[in-house]
Amino acid sequence: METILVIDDDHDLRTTLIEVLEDGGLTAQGAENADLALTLLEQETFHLVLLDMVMPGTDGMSAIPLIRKKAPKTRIIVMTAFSSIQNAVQALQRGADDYLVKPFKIDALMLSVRKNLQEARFQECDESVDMDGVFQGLANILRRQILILLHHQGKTRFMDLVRALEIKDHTKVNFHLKVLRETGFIDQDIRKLYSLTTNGRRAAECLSFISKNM
Amino acid sequence: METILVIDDDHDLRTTLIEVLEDGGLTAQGAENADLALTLLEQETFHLVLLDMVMPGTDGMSAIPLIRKKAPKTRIIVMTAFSSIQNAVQALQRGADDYLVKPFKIDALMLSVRKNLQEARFQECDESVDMDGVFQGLANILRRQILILLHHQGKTRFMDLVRALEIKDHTKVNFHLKVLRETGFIDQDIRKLYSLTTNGRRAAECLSFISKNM
DNA sequence: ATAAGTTGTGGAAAAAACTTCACAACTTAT
DNA sequence: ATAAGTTGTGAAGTTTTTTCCACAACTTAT
Repeated sequence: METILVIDDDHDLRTTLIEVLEDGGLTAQGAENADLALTLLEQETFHLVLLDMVMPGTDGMSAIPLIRKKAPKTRIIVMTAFSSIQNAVQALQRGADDYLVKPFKIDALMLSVRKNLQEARFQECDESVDMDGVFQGLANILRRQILILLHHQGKTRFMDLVRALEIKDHTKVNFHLKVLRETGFIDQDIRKLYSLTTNGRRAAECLSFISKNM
Repeated sequence: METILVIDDDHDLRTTLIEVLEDGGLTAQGAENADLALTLLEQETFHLVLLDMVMPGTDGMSAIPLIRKKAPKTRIIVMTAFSSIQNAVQALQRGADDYLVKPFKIDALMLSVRKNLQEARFQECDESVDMDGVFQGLANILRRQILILLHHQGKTRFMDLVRALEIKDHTKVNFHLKVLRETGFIDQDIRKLYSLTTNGRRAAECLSFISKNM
């Protein structure tokens, strides 16, 4: 069940929003100011917050980074009547995920809510992707060299690889080739030539990304 | 010397912008459409692009993710005359870094350009870490989880980290924190709070890049 | 003041990763 | 046909990484 926190000082609007959300099959709770909201965020996990910009006390704009910090995975949708592009840009830069201009149609709200819940769910799966295999492949310097070599040269014979790497013991290379094969990064054709698989190519590109970025 | 790419189909505006930027001590080049721009981005490194939304062929909005993909470290500032909040939100969500509404004052442009170059420079900081250290840091699943957690949460206390990871033995976490400290990915402040270093932040970004691409 | 919780260190033991070596089947050049 | 080179396996041994445990200094709550 997905839970939503509505942060708005207007009691009527807050109640209406909660009703609408619950009609849509979601669980919703309200908070009338940012401080109360932050306390709630500490106590339970919300998948999404609807945040009013204009509030007494801590205003919505300042609240964004605070919410982001307390609940890094929670989606933040900002709502405001006094909107400007400046404002929207700033809100997104501070970590909001979406921006709704009041008055908005219920449909627009629900669309945004569903879209963001959907994306959040997607990102969750993403994190549980098994990167372990990838890293096992990339963790060794010799294996990285092999990947880069194959990326440059395409299909290569075993002994050519060994010589290019300037390794005396060919069985050592063999060991790492086996690891790479098990990881699914390289493949051997019928003529025994080694080359990168699709995943291997992607891995090589990750390597070049890392070397550019670190 | 910082180089900027101006992508706009309007010849006069393009030339004017390039002049203004060069008067400001920057190096600027123009491209009259997105495809040409992408080719240029392949050939050389730009620190920042100014991107018009409305263009024949590939429009600016579609160009944002393409540019982001080709040049992940390049700052993207979007310019448009036909602006709406919708539009601004979408642009930022697609990976733009800032949004200017035409007509804008030269000063506003230069301010945004300088601010973004400044931020980019900050992100660059110390170069040339060897990949082996990077991979030692990233090779272990628990260490990756720590990096991601710290990336989300910022400064975190030791036991909070342990609990978030749901590890029974706190000394195990301690061991990996030590490795991460030696790798230069994390740091501890005077109050014993752990947080990512600049390198650590970059490593975390590499992680998210890999999880997206593999 | 005492207990409970936090933040660590160091070392033994286990597990995983890596290297080295002995050997063998197979292909190609001479 | 025979030597030289290629491609590979498996096992033993080494090194590195990781876990687990005993313990302790320090801080914070009661």
